[in-house]
Amino acid sequence: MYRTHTCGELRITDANKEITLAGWVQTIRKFGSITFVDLRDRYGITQLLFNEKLTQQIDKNPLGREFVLEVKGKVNERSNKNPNLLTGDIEILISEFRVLNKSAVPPFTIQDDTDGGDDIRMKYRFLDLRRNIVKKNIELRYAVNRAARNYLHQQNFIDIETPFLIKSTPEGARDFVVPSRMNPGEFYALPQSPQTFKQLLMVSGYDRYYQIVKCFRDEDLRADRQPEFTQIDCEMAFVEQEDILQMFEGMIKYIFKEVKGIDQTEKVERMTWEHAMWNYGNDKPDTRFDMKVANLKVESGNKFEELNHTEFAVFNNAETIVAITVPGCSDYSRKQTDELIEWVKRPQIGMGGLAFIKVNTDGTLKSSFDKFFNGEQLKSFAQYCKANAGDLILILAGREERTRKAISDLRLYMGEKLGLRKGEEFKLLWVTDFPLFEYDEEGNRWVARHHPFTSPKPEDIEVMINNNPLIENADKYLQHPYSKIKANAYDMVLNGNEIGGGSIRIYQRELQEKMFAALGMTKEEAQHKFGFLMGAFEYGAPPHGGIAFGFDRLCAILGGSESIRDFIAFPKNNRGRDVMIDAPSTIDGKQFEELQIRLDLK
RNA sequence: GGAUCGGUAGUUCAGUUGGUUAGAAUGCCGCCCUGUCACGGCGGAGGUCGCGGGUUCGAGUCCCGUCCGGUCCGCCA
Repeated sequence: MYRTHTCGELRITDANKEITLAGWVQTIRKFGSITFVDLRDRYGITQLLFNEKLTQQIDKNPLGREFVLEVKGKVNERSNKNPNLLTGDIEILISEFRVLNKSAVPPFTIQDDTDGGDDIRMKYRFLDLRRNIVKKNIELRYAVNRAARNYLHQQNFIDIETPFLIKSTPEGARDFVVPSRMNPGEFYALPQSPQTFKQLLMVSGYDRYYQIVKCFRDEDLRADRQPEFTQIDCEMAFVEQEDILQMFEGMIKYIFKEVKGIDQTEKVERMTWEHAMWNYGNDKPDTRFDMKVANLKVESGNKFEELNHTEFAVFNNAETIVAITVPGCSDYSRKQTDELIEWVKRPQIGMGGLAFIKVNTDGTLKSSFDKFFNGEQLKSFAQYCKANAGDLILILAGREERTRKAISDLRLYMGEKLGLRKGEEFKLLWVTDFPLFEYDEEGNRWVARHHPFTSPKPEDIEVMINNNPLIENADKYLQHPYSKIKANAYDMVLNGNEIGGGSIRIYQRELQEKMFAALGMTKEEAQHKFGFLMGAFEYGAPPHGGIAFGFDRLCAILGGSESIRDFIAFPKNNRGRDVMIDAPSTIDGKQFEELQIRLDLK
């Protein structure tokens, strides 16, 4: 037995006990003839005291950082206690010790405030994981996992594993593919989600399924996006949208309570997709702060209700004019407003400029376009924007999609600037009634916004069936009946992040066929790709629906971090590489031979 | 596919208008130290300035290319 206790558990009440500890050397502090060593393991740090004789022994065979030590000794009350350490009231008077293993000098310090940068920490991730801060994240991840399982188990869900080697269906994201040796020339794909399998499980009668499962998408990465990521994937039979919303609102609240000790008692706010786009310019608004978008002008034929404020159509031909009212910023200097103008002109935002009105504290108005407007007009402008004295109105104009995204980004930017996006505040939101289709300009066709198994709102089914998906004029796609069709789809949003999304599915073969047809698939294609699912629908498929939560992202938000990499034990970098094991890599000639594959690199 | 920031000691960074022997902190090594816990004191070692080319009397510094890393846009049903 290497140890009787861990490095985090001994207290003053254990004084005089003879114990054995094992762990890693955190620091060595030598004082002539005595030596202090901080010994670390997963559970904490305990100070060891080496007497004169043992210190001489150390002098002969020096210890170093990260050496693995087994020590025997007596728990001793300290004369100088350390209140910063849970074990700070005691130390171990060492009687004998054994070096279980040496360590090379680590390339960075194993401390909370390490001197190592991201790059080197990822290369030596196994050392990085020893750091308290990283360990806390990994432990938080496990706590979230456990809470989700507990809740779902209590609700009668069962965890069923689904295959990783499946069929490629080039819809949506790019698949990772795996060559099949036994079927030369053929490939498996790794699942982007267990979508079709969980639906088949519903047909099989497993009416409450879940899985905390890896999914794979071969797309470009971000700080919050990995090529392999984990979802809490759930599906239920005999449910309507309302049942799902309540069930998983319950799950998230349970996770908050178990993991963060936060009781979210009030009902989660809900808004439709249209409402979110109209008021926040975004389908996943951060509702921790208000600063709603004022819609000053929207071209007819838009997705939203008509607005009769044509007098605000100052920017001539702009398709859309929107504004936000930033509280208490009317005293912004020329330099500060210029800065905002530069900010919206960056290529990532891509606006031509930014207009503003300062609603001064003395009631006067000062705008960047005074020469085109009289005082009365500005006043009505400010009134429409619900601006109070001291506020700053920021106005963007341009094409609908870009402008709406820009005002949303600007809103978040100003919210951040004003400290309205508080880290310790958690605001949940359901966004419902997403459009069923999205127009893909490149492919000149409709694509499923969520996925092709999502059911249309009952009142829109006729519209889908009775209209040809064909679009003659790409610019006019907003006028096509399909752009008005709403889906039984919903997202859960937390502080402006989409943490989960799902839908009530199609469960009838006829409707599913119509759906594939609407997406421009021929009958044969649909049969080839998804015949197995439609075939299953013919054998008594129950009404069903589900949801999937982005597990990594949920953990990151609960842990107060922007980057999900901190919450994954062995993450990949933004080029999809694992720099520790150096993957991906080439394979040897024999493997190519077995697979009957020849490289033809361009 | 595109934009942008970065690459200098083991590590994190500084390095002026292009100008002498490229610095700091931390880590590492040695000596001193019996109450430290970010220990302290003294001393020391440690550099292909990512790589290739160019401009120049002279390049860490300027230019071109390239590789690597970060962030973002496109993309992510």
